[in-house]
Formats: sequence, C-alpha cells, structure tokens
Amino acid sequence: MIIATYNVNGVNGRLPVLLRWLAERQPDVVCLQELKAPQDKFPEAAIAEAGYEAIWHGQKSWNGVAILSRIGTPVETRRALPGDPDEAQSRYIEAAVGGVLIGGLYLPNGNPRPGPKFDYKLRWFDAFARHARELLDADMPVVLAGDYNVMPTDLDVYKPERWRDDALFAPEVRAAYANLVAQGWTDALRTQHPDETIYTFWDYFRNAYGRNAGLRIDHLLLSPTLAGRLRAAEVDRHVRNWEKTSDHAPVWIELGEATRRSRR
DNA sequence: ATGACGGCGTTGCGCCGA
Repeated sequence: MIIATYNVNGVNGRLPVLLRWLAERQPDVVCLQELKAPQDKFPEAAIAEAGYEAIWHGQKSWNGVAILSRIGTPVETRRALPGDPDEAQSRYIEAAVGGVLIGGLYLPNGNPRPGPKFDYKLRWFDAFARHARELLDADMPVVLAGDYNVMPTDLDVYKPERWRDDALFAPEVRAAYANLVAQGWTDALRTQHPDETIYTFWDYFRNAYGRNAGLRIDHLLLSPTLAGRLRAAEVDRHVRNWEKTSDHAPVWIELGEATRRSRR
C-alpha cells in the first residue's frame, strides 16, 4: 500500500503535473495540500478519470486539503481540526481508507515571526498535537501526512544558520514537532534515511532546485503498528524538475500487508 | 535586508507562500 503527500500549490493549475505523477507512481492514497480552490472548483472528474475517489475541503485562494484513494471510497471522519483556532482556514481532513486512518494536514506557515501568524501556527500545532494524542490513545493504525511547515533538524535545511529565526525552523516550532513525534509517532522518511540530506521543497527563486537548496517540511508520521509495516519512504524529487511544477515534490511511503501481529 | 518565482482573483498588480 502506497500512501503519499503532495503540496500541489494550486490543484487546477497543477492538474497536468498531478495526473502525470499519479499515473507514474500509482499511489493508493494521496493527501493533497494547497488546493487554492473553492469547494466547487475541485477537479473531481479528471481525478476520477485517473481512477481516484476523493474527498476535499476547499477554500477560495488559499489552503485547501484533499484525500484521494484508488482502493475504495475514503470514509470521511473529519474535515476540520478539533479546536482549530480559525475554522475559516481549510487545513485538515481525515478519512479511513484500506484499514488505515489518514489525517491530511496543512500546518500554517507562521511567518513573519514574531506576530499573529506565528501565534496562530503555535496554537494550530497545539490543537493538532492534542488530536494526534487522541488518535494514538485509540490504538488505531494512523498516518498523519502533509505539509507541516517545519524542518525538524539541521539536517533538513540547506543552510540552517539562515533559517534560525524563521517560523519554519524557530526553536518553539522544532520543539513542538519533537514533542509530537515523542508521543509515539515515527517520522517515516527520516527513519528510512537516518543520515541522508533529503528535501521535499525547493523554492522557485534563485535556482533553488538546481542548487539543491531545499527544505524537508512534508512529513508522514506513523502510529506504532504502522511503523512495523514500513517498507519504504521516498521523495519523488524528479517531479520538482517538471514543467509548471509545484515548489514541493511528492513524498510517499510503502506499507507491507497487515499481519496478525501488526493488525489493530 | 531585499528580491527573485508562481498561483490566485473585485486580475496585467497586489497579496501570499516558505
């Protein structure tokens, strides 16, 4: 079972790239972020044509999240984060698919720091961590996948010293991420590649991709039973080099079959 | 410190992202 996350930076503008990548990778489940489209402008038909059922929570111009599945209808469990400090922003959606609970998230950027946007980021992170704890306590197989807008460590930034005061790398935010993971989650990509420089985002400026001046900010966190089923975790970084591409690359994991030992 | 690039929309500029 392949589960992916992809910040598309505009689902309609990105549609040809998204469809090309879906055909190439053939993921079973995909979390999308930054749809940048209102609810009625989601390209449902084109995505269905590609073999995927979808649920989504749109918003005009900004944010917006979706879950796609080619292994059965995503059974929606939530379309907002409990306790979200600003419910007008579409940043969380959750569904059961293929025996796994999938939480798709787009954590606030938080810049500039300090400021109200940074405060919102920390409050959102708090609410998210509380929800994550409840999911762990329910002892279900869970994947929390999306754009966390956090580089967890120095290894995840091309020039850590340039980012120390940024909302994506500030001590408070890295601590929030570390505390979240410490609840019992497994950072799939980092677990599979413990010492590797591996990025999921390269900005559009200054030939960032060509210079590999990237960031690792898109993460898939696995609950304990799923951590034992992790077979692979990769970034489809070549997609970042396609024409009309997103500034993020898709990230995916492969989970082995549930065994009696790992089930529930 | 700033801008660059790219997507969106009371659209050919201003705002936002990271």
